[in-house]
Amino acid sequence: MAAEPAGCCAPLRAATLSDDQSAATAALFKALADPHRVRIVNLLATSDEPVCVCDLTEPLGIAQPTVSHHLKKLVAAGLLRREQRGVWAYYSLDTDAMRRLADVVNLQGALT
Amino acid sequence: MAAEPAGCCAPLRAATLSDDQSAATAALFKALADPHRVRIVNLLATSDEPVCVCDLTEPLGIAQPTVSHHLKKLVAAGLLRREQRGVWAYYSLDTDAMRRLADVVNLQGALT
DNA sequence: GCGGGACATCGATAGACGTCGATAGATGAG
DNA sequence: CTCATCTATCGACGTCTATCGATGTCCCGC
Repeated sequence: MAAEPAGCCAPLRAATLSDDQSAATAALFKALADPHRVRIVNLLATSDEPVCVCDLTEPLGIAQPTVSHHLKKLVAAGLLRREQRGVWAYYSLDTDAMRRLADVVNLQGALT
Repeated sequence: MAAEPAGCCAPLRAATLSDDQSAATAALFKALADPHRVRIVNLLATSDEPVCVCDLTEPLGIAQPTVSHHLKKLVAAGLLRREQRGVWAYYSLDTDAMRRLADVVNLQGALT
Protein backbone atom coordinates (compact mmCIF):
# COMPACT_ATOMS: atom_id res chain seq x y z
CA MET A 1 0.00 0.00 0.00
CA ALA A 2 0.98 3.60 0.22
CA ALA A 3 1.17 3.29 -3.51
CA GLU A 4 -1.61 5.81 -3.37
CA PRO A 5 -0.64 8.95 -1.52
CA ALA A 6 -2.46 8.81 1.78
CA GLY A 7 -4.71 11.73 0.96
CA CYS A 8 -5.25 11.60 -2.76
CA CYS A 9 -7.60 14.50 -3.05
CA ALA A 10 -10.79 15.13 -1.23
CA PRO A 11 -13.94 17.06 -2.10
CA LEU A 12 -13.88 20.64 -0.89
CA ARG A 13 -17.00 19.99 1.10
CA ALA A 14 -15.54 17.06 3.01
CA ALA A 15 -15.93 17.32 6.76
CA THR A 16 -12.30 18.22 7.40
CA LEU A 17 -9.32 18.13 5.09
CA SER A 18 -6.04 16.92 6.53
CA ASP A 19 -2.83 18.68 5.60
CA ASP A 20 -2.04 15.89 3.17
CA GLN A 21 -5.44 16.09 1.55
CA SER A 22 -5.23 19.85 1.24
CA ALA A 23 -1.81 19.56 -0.34
CA ALA A 24 -2.96 16.86 -2.75
CA THR A 25 -6.00 18.85 -3.77
CA ALA A 26 -3.93 22.00 -4.21
CA ALA A 27 -1.47 20.03 -6.35
CA LEU A 28 -4.33 19.07 -8.61
CA PHE A 29 -5.36 22.68 -9.06
CA LYS A 30 -1.76 23.73 -9.45
CA ALA A 31 -1.45 21.47 -12.46
CA LEU A 32 -4.20 23.50 -14.11
CA ALA A 33 -2.99 26.87 -12.86
CA ASP A 34 -1.33 27.79 -16.14
CA PRO A 35 -2.99 29.12 -19.31
CA HIS A 36 -1.00 26.81 -21.56
CA ARG A 37 -1.89 23.75 -19.52
CA VAL A 38 -5.54 24.77 -19.51
CA ARG A 39 -5.33 25.02 -23.27
CA ILE A 40 -3.71 21.59 -23.49
CA VAL A 41 -6.51 20.03 -21.49
CA ASN A 42 -9.01 21.87 -23.63
CA LEU A 43 -7.39 20.59 -26.81
CA LEU A 44 -7.38 17.02 -25.50
CA ALA A 45 -10.94 17.30 -24.19
CA THR A 46 -12.20 18.30 -27.61
CA SER A 47 -10.33 15.54 -29.40
CA ASP A 48 -11.72 12.06 -29.82
CA GLU A 49 -8.28 10.56 -30.14
CA PRO A 50 -4.93 11.00 -28.40
CA VAL A 51 -2.95 13.99 -29.65
CA CYS A 52 0.66 14.04 -30.77
CA VAL A 53 3.09 16.53 -29.21
CA CYS A 54 3.87 17.83 -32.67
CA ASP A 55 0.22 18.85 -32.98
CA LEU A 56 0.32 20.79 -29.74
CA THR A 57 3.34 22.99 -30.32
CA GLU A 58 1.70 25.11 -32.99
CA PRO A 59 -1.66 25.98 -31.35
CA LEU A 60 0.10 26.73 -28.07
CA GLY A 61 2.69 29.00 -29.65
CA ILE A 62 5.52 27.99 -27.34
CA ALA A 63 8.77 26.10 -27.83
CA GLN A 64 8.78 22.31 -27.88
CA PRO A 65 10.73 21.85 -24.62
CA THR A 66 8.19 24.02 -22.87
CA VAL A 67 5.35 21.90 -24.21
CA SER A 68 7.07 18.79 -22.89
CA HIS A 69 7.49 20.52 -19.56
CA HIS A 70 3.78 21.22 -19.28
CA LEU A 71 2.80 17.75 -20.44
CA LYS A 72 5.06 16.23 -17.82
CA LYS A 73 3.38 18.27 -15.10
CA LEU A 74 -0.07 17.21 -16.23
CA VAL A 75 0.95 13.55 -16.36
CA ALA A 76 2.53 13.82 -12.92
CA ALA A 77 -0.77 15.20 -11.63
CA GLY A 78 -2.51 12.16 -13.07
CA LEU A 79 -4.66 14.18 -15.43
CA LEU A 80 -3.03 12.97 -18.65
CA ARG A 81 -1.89 9.65 -19.99
CA ARG A 82 1.09 9.15 -22.25
CA GLU A 83 1.31 6.66 -25.05
CA GLN A 84 4.33 6.04 -27.20
CA ARG A 85 3.75 5.21 -30.85
CA GLY A 86 7.04 4.74 -32.57
CA VAL A 87 8.80 8.08 -32.54
CA TRP A 88 5.73 9.97 -31.50
CA ALA A 89 4.26 10.54 -28.06
CA TYR A 90 0.50 10.73 -27.85
CA TYR A 91 -1.32 12.25 -24.92
CA SER A 92 -4.91 11.88 -23.83
CA LEU A 93 -7.10 12.95 -20.92
CA ASP A 94 -7.54 10.61 -17.98
CA THR A 95 -11.31 10.64 -17.75
CA ASP A 96 -11.28 9.12 -14.29
CA ALA A 97 -9.08 11.91 -13.01
CA MET A 98 -11.36 14.49 -14.56
CA ARG A 99 -14.33 12.86 -12.89
CA ARG A 100 -12.52 12.98 -9.58
CA LEU A 101 -11.74 16.63 -10.17
CA ALA A 102 -15.39 17.33 -10.88
CA ASP A 103 -16.20 15.65 -7.60
CA VAL A 104 -13.71 17.79 -5.72
CA VAL A 105 -15.33 21.06 -6.75
CA ASN A 106 -18.88 19.81 -6.41
CA LEU A 107 -20.37 21.30 -3.28
CA GLN A 108 -23.87 19.89 -3.62
CA GLY A 109 -23.63 16.26 -4.69
CA ALA A 110 -23.16 13.36 -2.34
CA LEU A 111 -19.74 12.62 -0.94
CA THR A 112 -18.04 9.63 -2.51
CA MET B 1 -6.36 43.44 -9.96
CA ALA B 2 -7.85 42.83 -13.35
CA ALA B 3 -11.52 42.62 -12.53
CA GLU B 4 -12.90 40.27 -15.13
CA PRO B 5 -11.53 40.16 -18.64
CA ALA B 6 -13.96 39.76 -21.48
CA GLY B 7 -13.77 35.98 -21.40
CA CYS B 8 -14.49 35.16 -17.79
CA CYS B 9 -13.79 31.46 -17.74
CA ALA B 10 -14.95 28.76 -20.06
CA PRO B 11 -15.60 25.04 -19.60
CA LEU B 12 -12.62 22.89 -20.45
CA ARG B 13 -14.65 21.10 -23.06
CA ALA B 14 -15.61 24.25 -24.92
CA ALA B 15 -14.93 24.11 -28.62
CA THR B 16 -11.87 26.36 -28.47
CA LEU B 17 -10.54 28.50 -25.66
CA SER B 18 -9.16 31.91 -26.56
CA ASP B 19 -6.01 33.14 -24.88
CA ASP B 20 -8.11 35.32 -22.59
CA GLN B 21 -10.37 32.45 -21.64
CA SER B 22 -7.44 30.17 -20.96
CA ALA B 23 -5.85 32.82 -18.79
CA ALA B 24 -9.08 33.47 -16.91
CA THR B 25 -9.65 29.78 -16.30
CA ALA B 26 -6.05 29.30 -15.19
CA ALA B 27 -6.45 32.25 -12.81
CA LEU B 28 -9.40 30.48 -11.23
CA PHE B 29 -7.37 27.33 -10.66
CA LYS B 30 -4.40 29.38 -9.48
CA ALA B 31 -6.54 30.78 -6.70
CA LEU B 32 -6.99 27.23 -5.42
CA ALA B 33 -3.43 26.11 -6.11
CA ASP B 34 -2.33 26.47 -2.50
CA PRO B 35 -2.96 24.06 0.37
CA HIS B 36 -3.92 26.84 2.76
CA ARG B 37 -6.40 28.33 0.33
CA VAL B 38 -7.89 24.90 -0.28
CA ARG B 39 -8.30 24.54 3.43
CA ILE B 40 -9.93 27.95 3.68
CA VAL B 41 -12.48 27.02 1.04
CA ASN B 42 -13.03 23.72 2.82
CA LEU B 43 -13.62 25.49 6.12
CA LEU B 44 -16.07 27.91 4.54
CA ALA B 45 -17.82 25.14 2.60
CA THR B 46 -18.49 23.22 5.78
CA SER B 47 -19.76 26.24 7.66
CA ASP B 48 -23.35 27.40 7.51
CA GLU B 49 -22.42 30.94 8.37
CA PRO B 50 -19.67 33.36 7.35
CA VAL B 51 -16.42 32.82 9.20
CA CYS B 52 -14.34 35.42 10.98
CA VAL B 53 -10.66 35.84 10.13
CA CYS B 54 -9.82 35.27 13.77
CA ASP B 55 -11.37 31.81 13.48
CA LEU B 56 -9.21 30.92 10.48
CA THR B 57 -5.78 31.74 11.83
CA GLU B 58 -5.68 28.88 14.28
CA PRO B 59 -6.80 25.93 12.11
CA LEU B 60 -4.51 27.10 9.31
CA GLY B 61 -1.49 27.46 11.54
CA ILE B 62 -0.05 30.47 9.74
CA ALA B 63 0.43 34.10 10.70
CA GLN B 64 -2.47 36.51 10.44
CA PRO B 65 -1.00 38.64 7.62
CA THR B 66 -0.60 35.49 5.56
CA VAL B 67 -4.24 34.57 6.16
CA SER B 68 -5.31 38.01 4.95
CA HIS B 69 -3.09 37.56 1.91
CA HIS B 70 -4.78 34.29 0.96
CA LEU B 71 -8.25 35.65 1.61
CA LYS B 72 -7.53 38.59 -0.65
CA LYS B 73 -6.49 36.26 -3.45
CA LEU B 74 -9.65 34.21 -3.10
CA VAL B 75 -11.82 37.33 -3.08
CA ALA B 76 -9.99 38.67 -6.14
CA ALA B 77 -10.72 35.40 -7.91
CA GLY B 78 -14.40 35.90 -7.10
CA LEU B 79 -14.63 32.75 -5.02
CA LEU B 80 -15.18 34.46 -1.66
CA ARG B 81 -17.23 37.35 -0.40
CA ARG B 82 -16.19 39.71 2.35
CA GLU B 83 -18.46 41.21 4.94
CA GLN B 84 -17.45 43.70 7.61
CA ARG B 85 -19.08 43.43 11.03
CA GLY B 86 -17.68 46.06 13.28
CA VAL B 87 -14.02 45.28 13.80
CA TRP B 88 -14.33 41.81 12.37
CA ALA B 89 -14.21 40.65 8.78
CA TYR B 90 -16.39 37.70 7.85
CA TYR B 91 -15.82 35.63 4.74
CA SER B 92 -18.14 33.25 2.94
CA LEU B 93 -18.13 31.17 -0.22
CA ASP B 94 -19.63 32.61 -3.39
CA THR B 95 -21.87 29.71 -4.33
CA ASP B 96 -22.37 31.04 -7.85
CA ALA B 97 -18.63 31.05 -8.45
CA MET B 98 -18.36 27.51 -7.15
CA ARG B 99 -21.12 26.45 -9.49
CA ARG B 100 -19.28 28.06 -12.38
CA LEU B 101 -16.12 26.25 -11.32
CA ALA B 102 -17.97 22.96 -11.27
CA ASP B 103 -19.15 23.72 -14.78
CA VAL B 104 -15.61 24.41 -15.94
CA VAL B 105 -14.31 20.99 -14.96
CA ASN B 106 -17.38 19.11 -16.08
CA LEU B 107 -16.58 17.30 -19.30
CA GLN B 108 -19.87 15.50 -19.76
CA GLY B 109 -22.68 17.90 -18.99
CA ALA B 110 -24.16 20.33 -21.46
CA LEU B 111 -22.32 23.53 -22.28
CA THR B 112 -23.81 26.61 -20.71
C1' DG C 1 25.34 0.50 -38.71
C1' DC C 2 24.07 5.43 -39.99
C1' DG C 3 21.68 9.50 -40.30
C1' DG C 4 17.49 12.05 -39.39
C1' DG C 5 13.45 13.25 -36.91
C1' DA C 6 10.63 13.39 -32.47
C1' DC C 7 10.68 14.05 -27.84
C1' DA C 8 12.79 14.54 -23.13
C1' DT C 9 16.28 16.40 -20.14
C1' DC C 10 19.63 19.91 -18.65
C1' DG C 11 21.35 24.51 -17.38
C1' DA C 12 20.46 29.26 -16.93
C1' DT C 13 17.61 33.27 -16.21
C1' DA C 14 13.84 36.29 -15.11
C1' DG C 15 9.61 36.70 -12.82
C1' DA C 16 6.02 35.17 -9.49
C1' DC C 17 4.70 33.41 -5.03
C1' DG C 18 4.31 32.31 0.11
C1' DT C 19 5.80 33.74 4.35
C1' DC C 20 6.63 36.69 8.24
C1' DG C 21 7.60 40.95 11.28
C1' DA C 22 6.54 45.62 11.56
C1' DT C 23 3.22 48.95 10.83
C1' DA C 24 -0.93 51.49 9.46
C1' DG C 25 -6.04 51.98 9.46
C1' DA C 26 -10.44 51.20 11.54
C1' DT C 27 -13.67 50.22 15.21
C1' DG C 28 -15.59 49.96 19.76
C1' DA C 29 -15.02 50.35 24.99
C1' DG C 30 -14.12 53.17 28.88
C1' DC D 1 -10.02 61.48 23.74
C1' DT D 2 -7.37 57.39 24.62
C1' DC D 3 -6.49 52.74 24.49
C1' DA D 4 -6.96 47.94 23.10
C1' DT D 5 -8.19 44.87 19.42
C1' DC D 6 -8.89 43.21 14.76
C1' DT D 7 -7.55 43.34 10.03
C1' DA D 8 -5.02 44.96 5.91
C1' DT D 9 -0.82 46.74 3.86
C1' DC D 10 4.21 47.10 3.31
C1' DG D 11 8.97 45.56 2.77
C1' DA D 12 12.07 41.86 2.58
C1' DC D 13 13.59 37.23 2.00
C1' DG D 14 13.90 32.51 0.18
C1' DT D 15 11.82 29.35 -2.88
C1' DC D 16 9.40 27.84 -6.78
C1' DT D 17 8.15 28.26 -11.77
C1' DA D 18 7.98 29.15 -16.81
C1' DT D 19 10.74 29.77 -20.51
C1' DC D 20 14.26 28.96 -23.91
C1' DG D 21 18.63 27.13 -26.30
C1' DA D 22 21.59 23.33 -26.32
C1' DT D 23 22.07 18.64 -25.79
C1' DG D 24 20.87 13.79 -24.99
C1' DT D 25 17.96 9.66 -26.06
C1' DC D 26 15.11 6.74 -28.55
C1' DC D 27 13.14 4.96 -32.82
C1' DC D 28 12.78 4.30 -37.70
C1' DG D 29 14.09 3.98 -42.75
C1' DC D 30 17.84 3.15 -45.69
